Amino acid sequence: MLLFLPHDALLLERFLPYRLNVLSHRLAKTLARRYERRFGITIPDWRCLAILARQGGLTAGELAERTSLERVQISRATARLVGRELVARRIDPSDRRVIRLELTDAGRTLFGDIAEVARAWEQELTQALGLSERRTLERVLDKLERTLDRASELDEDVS
Amino acid sequence: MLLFLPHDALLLERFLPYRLNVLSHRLAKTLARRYERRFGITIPDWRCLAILARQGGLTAGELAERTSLERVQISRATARLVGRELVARRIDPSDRRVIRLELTDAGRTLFGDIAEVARAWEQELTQALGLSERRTLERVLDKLERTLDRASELDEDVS
DNA sequence: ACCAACTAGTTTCAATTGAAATCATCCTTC
DNA sequence: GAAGGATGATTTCAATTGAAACTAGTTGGT
Repeated sequence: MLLFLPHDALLLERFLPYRLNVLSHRLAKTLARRYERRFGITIPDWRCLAILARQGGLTAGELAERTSLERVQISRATARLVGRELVARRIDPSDRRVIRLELTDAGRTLFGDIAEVARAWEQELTQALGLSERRTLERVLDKLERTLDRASELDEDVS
Repeated sequence: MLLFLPHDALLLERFLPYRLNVLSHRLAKTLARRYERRFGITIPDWRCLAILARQGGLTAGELAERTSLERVQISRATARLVGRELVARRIDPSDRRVIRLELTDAGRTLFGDIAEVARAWEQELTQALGLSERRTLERVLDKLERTLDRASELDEDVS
């Protein structure tokens, strides 16, 4: 039995990829506006900061993996952040192609402020959800991601 | 208690807006590729078809509302669809600014095929979810949307 | 020690996006 | 029945995106 798509008509507003896309788009726009206003920072910037806050000395490639961003976006985000002296680059002496990144003190301070806003925002957003709803949501997102992993493996072969 | 953001560190990979964004982005890319390959159609196109399949004679503005797309995207999508004779435009005689849109027979036929693929894809995606998980997911998405409605009302005032 | 193949990161360029300007028509109000 | 202001739709343009080309540096095979 299909919950999302009754077989008599395809109801766009119940189609899961559509709903997720609309929700995530609105969410991203709201968040982007808040980050931009208060901190002059984009979402790729903020993702880089969040990862580097937890672990410094990462390469651009590692950042790309952990932020789910394209390499090119990492390149641009880190250029901005280095320009504002929130992140420091240093060339790895053992392999001079590799650039290791870490937060400066200013970066760490700024990220502290941003994280607070992010936390408050998530609080606001999930206020209406009960504990079991939150847990189910997490589990469902995990499952969907794993399904997608498998599906895209298959798809790659075709292309 | 915060499930997503433990207060000692901000874990990007558990931050809800991040997770939704990554998931929805992957989903959209996968779907876009499939629609493009098989039907030569973009996601905005497909959303317009889905809405018009259920109810014809809508205006561009009504389509924008129901597809959650910007007006400009509706304009472009319908231009493509009309070009391929999947959609017919007719000027409303009672108000000649208004253009009413509806599927042609070819459009209806094509959409039938697309809908089948969409259904199969959603089936594939949600296979791993139990019935109660699906219901909870729907409820959670509803709640998040409503929360966002309220939040963005407040935000507008500030801007 | 050289060259080919490879890898990390950046740059370029064409496509996509959306905000704002524009065009066309309609509705008031005087 | 004109003028001014709305409204529906499209067009324009500047910003963003990501695929592919490129640069710099490394590794492995001969």
